[in-house]
Amino acid sequence: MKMLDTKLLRNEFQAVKEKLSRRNEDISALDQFEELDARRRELIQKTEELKSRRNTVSQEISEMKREKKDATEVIAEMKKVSGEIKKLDDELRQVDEELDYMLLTIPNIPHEDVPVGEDEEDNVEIRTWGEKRSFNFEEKAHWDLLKELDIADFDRAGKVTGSRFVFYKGLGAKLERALINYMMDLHEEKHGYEEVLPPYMVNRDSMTGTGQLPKFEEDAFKITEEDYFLIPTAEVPVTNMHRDEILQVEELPKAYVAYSACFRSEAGSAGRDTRGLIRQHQFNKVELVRFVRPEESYNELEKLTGHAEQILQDLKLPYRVLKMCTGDLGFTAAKKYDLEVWLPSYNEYKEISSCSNFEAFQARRANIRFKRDTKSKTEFVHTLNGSGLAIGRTVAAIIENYQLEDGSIEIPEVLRSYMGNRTHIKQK
RNA sequence: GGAGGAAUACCCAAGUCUGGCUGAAGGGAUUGGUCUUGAAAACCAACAGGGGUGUCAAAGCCCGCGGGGGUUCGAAUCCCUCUUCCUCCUCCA
Repeated sequence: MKMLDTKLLRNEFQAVKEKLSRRNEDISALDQFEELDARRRELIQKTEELKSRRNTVSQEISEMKREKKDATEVIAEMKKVSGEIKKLDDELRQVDEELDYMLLTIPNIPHEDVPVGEDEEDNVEIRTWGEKRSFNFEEKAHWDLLKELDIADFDRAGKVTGSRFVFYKGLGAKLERALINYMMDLHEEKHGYEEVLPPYMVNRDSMTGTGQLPKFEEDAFKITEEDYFLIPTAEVPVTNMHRDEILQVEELPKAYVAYSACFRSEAGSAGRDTRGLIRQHQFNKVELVRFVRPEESYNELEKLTGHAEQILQDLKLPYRVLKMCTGDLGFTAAKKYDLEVWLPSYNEYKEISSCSNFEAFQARRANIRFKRDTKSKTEFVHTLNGSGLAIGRTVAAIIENYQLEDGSIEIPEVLRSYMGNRTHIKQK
């Protein structure tokens, strides 16, 4: 399991390092690469030479035995050779481990098109859609509306579990479910995605494959006895479905849409977005995942982003699209767009979807490949994913943007058939 | 959770007891060909994939019989361990 292309790193070390340094991340570990790589190759050459000798001599011993000749002398010599091989192999294993770990902690190389920047301040707005609604009354935040309408209960969730959990109730629960169904249906029926309902727990290899591990273990909820992790996003199980597989080229692009609950411990986020649905330890999300040919992946990213945007347009929620800068790309993405929905209570746009092209970063870690035809070499696929969308934040956006003066909520038209043909959520 | 059984190449499958001309038989599928107007059938031929190393490229070499260790001069074969699947019991939605 390796993150960066070792050949690329070997041949263009300085160039790769320069690109990585555009990120707002520590990549000093990379400096060990050249030394470890050289040591590794030296050890490989030595052991392979000895192994080759062992193979031929073993064959000779076999023949001598068959001819009833005495082989004790050769055997004694081979015993020494085998000992030497063992020693070198142990050393090689150690170097390999060190190298692998180092490579797993180095982030993806940003694409040329990604603006260089420090942090979220330097992200670039690509486009906006829809008009922010102007209220002729004092608009309320979604957490107040949820409470007044009695369709979500944060207090009891605190009692039953802890902070940052929620009970949806009544039409709130139904709205959440309506959104899930509506989004799944749209992507499955109109955008050509295959529907998947994944496991909510995954093993360590899967978390490493998509890049959550080894660096971000503290952000995940973990089942200690099994070494399983609660998924932070359906991206993890769905991308890893094809771990260690060689896909047929005709299957590409392969597109999945998955609903799942998502679990994030978000160490270090205490104090941010403490009220409402915006930042929960458990939330629902519909996720889009695509496996594509490398030469298509940037077109595919635009397509994927469009699929997510379609939901916001159907719901008539104003949003904007940001191109993330190198400092705000995240560990795994080569390029990423964020969709931000307008939230009146924040008086700001707030992230509701992230659409990323990982290029071969995840594919290399998870060993997901394809063949162009029966004779050609295997190549790594490119993987992409995007939220389509985060459900809780969509509920918050609907509640706030569709609130009426009397405190009731108009239900967006596309959802009504999923809501028992209701048009409003009103106080009881 | 308990008791058994299994995992060999794209698929099926021999080999494992008794370690060494098995660097893996055989069949099917696939690909190419002969025949045919075309196809099917039959026949002939090819078929270990994948990785590493090496190199301008290659040849060569190394690894490889579910994963990881070990024993041995030598492991598909013996030992340990993990995983997955099957049968039965137990439990359960």
